[in-house]
Amino acid sequence: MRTAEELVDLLRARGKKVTPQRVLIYRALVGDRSHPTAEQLHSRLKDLLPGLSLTTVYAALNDLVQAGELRRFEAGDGSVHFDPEMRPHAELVCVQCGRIDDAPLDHAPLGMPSRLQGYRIMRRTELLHGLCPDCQDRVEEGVVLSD
Amino acid sequence: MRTAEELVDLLRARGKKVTPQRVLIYRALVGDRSHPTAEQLHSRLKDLLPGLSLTTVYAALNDLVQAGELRRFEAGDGSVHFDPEMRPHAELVCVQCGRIDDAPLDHAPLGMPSRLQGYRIMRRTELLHGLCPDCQDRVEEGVVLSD
DNA sequence: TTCTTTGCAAATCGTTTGCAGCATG
DNA sequence: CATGCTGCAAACGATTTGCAAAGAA
Repeated sequence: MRTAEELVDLLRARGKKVTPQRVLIYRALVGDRSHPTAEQLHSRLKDLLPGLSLTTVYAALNDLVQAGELRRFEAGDGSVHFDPEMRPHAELVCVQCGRIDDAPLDHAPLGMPSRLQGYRIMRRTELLHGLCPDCQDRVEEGVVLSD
Repeated sequence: MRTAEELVDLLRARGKKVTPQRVLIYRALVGDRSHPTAEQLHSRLKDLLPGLSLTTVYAALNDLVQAGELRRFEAGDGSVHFDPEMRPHAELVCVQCGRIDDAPLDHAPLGMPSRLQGYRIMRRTELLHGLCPDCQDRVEEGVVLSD
């Protein structure tokens, strides 16, 4: 994703209106490596701009995704996350606590073909599910996992 | 996923009851390469076993997923699919018509580390989004896409 | 008999939609 | 002033839950 200023320009260029809500959401997203859900983003921002509605957050996020400026992915447990990082990378998803980190994908030389079995490939999403360091520690400490 | 007979044995071994519904669902899943949703599976099976409820289908599917005999994944548009193929592979997802095919993953030599950035990796999910052959043809024919 | 599963209906959760009022261009 | 945006409430669709009856072990 680009800078907040560039996003605003793009908005204007597409004939859309530049509102304070939009700008706030853009600013919050740029550089955010926390893979927030719509809810999380909303609850963070409604302090900054009281009255900000979840509906508006969804509208802005959907807009950005459609414009190819934001990535949307489902973690595998049903939760939907957003990621401003558009360069190819994998997501490390902790099956225990839900934490998500980025992985450089350097273990896969990125020899991804643009065509495969007749498909024209446009996007690649790679999820690596496992236990994050903290949750491994918790296991070692003998904490009983909900099973 | 194993054969239907093995799955039945596993069920019994886990102290669960072997019902006709379960057996039917197992039989339907084994070898199914269509990546059905719960709904799709249900609507196929309710003809074979009238009265079969969607609730029961969900229960059986969740059971299998938890037992590690079935893979559950979200296609990226919110739809949830099930896949009995447990060997590592990628899914080709058509962004236009929703069709899903398997890809051998041979473009990535499977050098997946069991550890990455402190995470202990347990599962890998790779989605390749693009246009399937049929939808590419439709584009070439000049059919207007909903945009 | 005991304990799980079934199937219905109701509840839930995240997301979208309809719409009136507001604000941007 | 025309159009897109906002925010509320209602609608929605997929999945889960509560519970009584049915059926395996």
